[in-house]
Amino acid sequence: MNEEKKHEEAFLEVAQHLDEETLFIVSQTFKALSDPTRIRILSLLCSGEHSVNEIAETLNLSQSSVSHQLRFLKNLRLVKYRRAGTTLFYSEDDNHVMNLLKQAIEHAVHH
Amino acid sequence: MNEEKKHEEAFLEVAQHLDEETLFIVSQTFKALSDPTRIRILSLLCSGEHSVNEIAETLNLSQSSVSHQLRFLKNLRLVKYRRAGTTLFYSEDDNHVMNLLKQAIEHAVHH
DNA sequence: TGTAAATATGATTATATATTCATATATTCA
DNA sequence: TGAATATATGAATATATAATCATATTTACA
Repeated sequence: MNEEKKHEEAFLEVAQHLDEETLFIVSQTFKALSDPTRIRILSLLCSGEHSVNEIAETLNLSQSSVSHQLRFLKNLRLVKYRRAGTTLFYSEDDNHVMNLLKQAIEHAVHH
Repeated sequence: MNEEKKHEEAFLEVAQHLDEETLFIVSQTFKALSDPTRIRILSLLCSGEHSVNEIAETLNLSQSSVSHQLRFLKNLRLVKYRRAGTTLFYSEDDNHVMNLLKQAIEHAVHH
């Protein structure tokens, strides 16, 4: 049996016995990416850090809405921030999840 | 400028001007993967085709619930089926999305 | 044709979620 | 300390969603 086959079987073993915790993590991760507003925010953060107001203005969203969504993304550790005076600059904090998003966008655009 | 840099810039260009349709497709795709029941169903289908009743029994779900979720997945063309008498055998129909799911599961399991 | 088996469907309900509005908090600086 | 700016928060509301229940539909076959 070659390496790829072994890897495939190992995955199936895992996939068919998904424990509660894994199921929760995976579903939460995808839930974070299932809302158009959050997708737009994360996509914007692909280009580097941005303040809350910058995000709101750039994407034409209310300050409150952006702040709520950033809290959501922060809780899942998908974004982080640094403070500069009264301004908070948010940026990506999870390469793996950002890769999932990038893949989905590229796939959607090219089809 | 090397090829990777070009690719990165091209992505940023796209990500910052996500049109309504792309945004809709991407969010719908992730929404499909954001529910524990659907994740379990899709994971089971990784191991090959299964009838509605097989899925319901294996995952300890009601027939109706499974049928409803399969319709959801079918509408997004993530699954397909073949008929054999009164039995419908469902199977995966979107390698790209299944890959996103596999990546997320593997990442969650190994962390 | 009539019955059984497998699946689909529609209505209902309970829960989750995104946004808005008003207001609170935190930081800077005069 | 007090005003100004940036951001966070909580309550309320409207909408979306998953599961359930009862029933309809489809197919096979005696």
